[in-house]
Amino acid sequence: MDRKLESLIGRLQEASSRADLQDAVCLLRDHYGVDHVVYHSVNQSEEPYAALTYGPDWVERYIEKDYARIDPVVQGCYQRFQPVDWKQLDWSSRAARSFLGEAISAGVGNQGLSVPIRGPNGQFAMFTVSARAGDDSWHRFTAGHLGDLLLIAHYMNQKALEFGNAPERVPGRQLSPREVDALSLLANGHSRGQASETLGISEHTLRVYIEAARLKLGAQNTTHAVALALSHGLIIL
Amino acid sequence: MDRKLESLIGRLQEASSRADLQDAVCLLRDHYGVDHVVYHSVNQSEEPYAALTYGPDWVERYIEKDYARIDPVVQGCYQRFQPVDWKQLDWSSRAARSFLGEAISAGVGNQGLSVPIRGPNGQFAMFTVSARAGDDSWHRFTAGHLGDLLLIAHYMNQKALEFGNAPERVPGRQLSPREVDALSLLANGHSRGQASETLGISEHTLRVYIEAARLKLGAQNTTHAVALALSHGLIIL
DNA sequence: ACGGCCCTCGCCATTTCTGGGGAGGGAATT
DNA sequence: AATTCCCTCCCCAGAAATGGCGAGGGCCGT
Repeated sequence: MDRKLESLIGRLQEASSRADLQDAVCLLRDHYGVDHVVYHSVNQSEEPYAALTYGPDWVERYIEKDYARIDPVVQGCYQRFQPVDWKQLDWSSRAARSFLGEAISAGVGNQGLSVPIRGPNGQFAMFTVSARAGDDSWHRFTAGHLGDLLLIAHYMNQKALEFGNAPERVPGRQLSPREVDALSLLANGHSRGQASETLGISEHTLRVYIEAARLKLGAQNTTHAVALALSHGLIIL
Repeated sequence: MDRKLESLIGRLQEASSRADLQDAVCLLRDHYGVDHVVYHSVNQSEEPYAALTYGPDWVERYIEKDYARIDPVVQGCYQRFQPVDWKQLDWSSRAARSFLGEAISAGVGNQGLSVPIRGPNGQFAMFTVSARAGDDSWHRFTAGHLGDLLLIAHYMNQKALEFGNAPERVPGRQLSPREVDALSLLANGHSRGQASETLGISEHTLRVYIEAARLKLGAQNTTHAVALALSHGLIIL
């Protein structure tokens, strides 16, 4: 069992293209005896990428209908750190219910476990396994393989980051301390006047920092600069 | 070996207070025979939290000097997804070198491995093991226990999130689709004019969305609203 | 020692955002 | 069936942010 996990992860680490990741999800599906395995990544300013075992019909419909907006699984993963069992989620709204019904009839399992993954620069991904199963057997399955799934999710994401043209290292130099201060205060709701007062400097000086940060980040305006800094992890709320 | 890992993780999962996490790092240190084990978390609008085996002198000095700003380990973890071996980092600057020297004489090992962890709402943490060792033996150690360390880091962070008064679920109702559109475009650098054009609505209507989102999020201004939405995972860049 | 980046300050004109009014139709929840 | 929320539109005036110019002292790495 453990030996098997090692070999699966080994395969993942040797993957050299996105096609290999596609193979990986199929292997994983067969190994764990589930119906579907899905890896889905959202990278800032990059095409979303997915390796999955769902049929193309469901995928197209999902995209066309922009189901990510109402999919409780996606919503849940955005807000949590731990893996999410689909049953724990809030399916009470009408939209969620009809979505679930459609998903199940499209071949998605009634049970599922999704593990959220976060990377630098605001990268976000989900790794999901889904199956048709009763509550008990599914619970036994997830409890038994949670650690495995976490590791697999990690390595899968690592490879996806590698193959995406995501620059391993961020582009330019970083922000200066003052620039960080300035953006942090703005991100926390201070106006320029308040921020300059807080820092004990003139409002103009503050503007210079914001402008410098804006240029470094390649941002169009202050709000954009704050957003970039946040998702690059350069500042924290 | 694997049995031992399970018991360690089991202990972690049973932890019921931060004191237990402090015990956990000591147990881990002893188990793996390293010099230090450190968990350090930065949560939005919350006191940073750490469980560590460093002596208090070094910790105080680190905080006092604000070494996080120049510590290449911290910088590196902010920008990477994979665990970072300290040797891979850039220690060329004068500040980094003197910092390293001071750290080593304070009892921090010359070798170290830090795994970055990211949670929702911009949460960030690092899990670090450090030891005095030669390159070879250290490399053997990290290669052999990487998977363990990833899992431990994950569970450690999960517990830390639990004990921090971080609300597992964000408050208030969520944003409407249009509000999400609006904030997303602003976060991506569009001005109000551009955003309204992109959405094919009047600029005033866009303003209504922004205003509504601002109120829902309890934000002071647009930039603040975008920052909150981003770090709550309501929008993505 | 030099260049480069960081910190600090000032003034002016233009664009953009903010805050306050009011109004109607539609969809969903209760 | 009623209520609540969502989407859409309009006007106006004051507040705030932006863009561009210039300038000096300090610290750090080559």
